[in-house]
Amino acid sequence: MLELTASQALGLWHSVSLQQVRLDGRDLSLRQLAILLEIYLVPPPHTVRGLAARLGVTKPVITRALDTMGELGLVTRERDERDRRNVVIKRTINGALYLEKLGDLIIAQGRALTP
Amino acid sequence: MLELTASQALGLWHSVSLQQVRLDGRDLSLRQLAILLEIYLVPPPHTVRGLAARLGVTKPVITRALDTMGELGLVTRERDERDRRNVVIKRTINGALYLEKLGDLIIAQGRALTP
DNA sequence: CCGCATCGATACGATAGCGTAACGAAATTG
DNA sequence: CAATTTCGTTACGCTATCGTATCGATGCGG
Repeated sequence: MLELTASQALGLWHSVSLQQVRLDGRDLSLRQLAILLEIYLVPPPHTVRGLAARLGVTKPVITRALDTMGELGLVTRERDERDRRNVVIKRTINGALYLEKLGDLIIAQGRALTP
Repeated sequence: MLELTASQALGLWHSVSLQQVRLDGRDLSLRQLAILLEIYLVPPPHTVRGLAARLGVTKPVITRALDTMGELGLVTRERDERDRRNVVIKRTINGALYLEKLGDLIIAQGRALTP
């Protein structure tokens, strides 16, 4: 439970977006970031189909995002041995670190807010 | 000044990103959103050059983003009559409404946080 | 004036993402 | 087992954005 004023809310988004653009060359899209956060903040297992439904997008969108973020080392894929049609998305150290930095950035910018 | 825990920070970003992807078809990139917030939250005047420096990106990035967001009615451009080399970026009703909705979304998701 | 700097826009080739449709592999069903 | 469903991926054509380089227009300084 977190009470925010309109000024605080947009101010926070502003400063964090700004720093994210300036500091992080990876330039993840909003969709990619949403997928990444979903994978790391919601209990597994995560599948392509499940993520697609959750975000309200088509499956190729998820596949592509996983391709890209996989190359960046932010996630991994493994076949589900119990049902080999499925692919289970796994977290990585790199991904956890990436989100930890994002969290630190949000906290820092929240602290620096002058409402 | 806003005190956030790591869980709150990422949880907030998660839920807002998720809703933004689900509800807003416009799908602004992080760069575009950062530009938009800069225009609306920082006192004018705003120029292409200034925004480029502020975000740490090249000028064509700003021009393209303004093209796109202009078509969406989120910003407008006007030549600066005092120095006709400059272009001054103006806010629009539509843009203000868009950010107001975003603010509402952030506030609502902050309120719904279960830390 | 006339060079020179500055501004935003444009051209260019390359890359990434999109939605729709179809595919192969694997599981389920009757 | 054959037929069907389910799952993730790939193919396709299209659009948007990227970075670099350059452009035309405008202002400025000697």
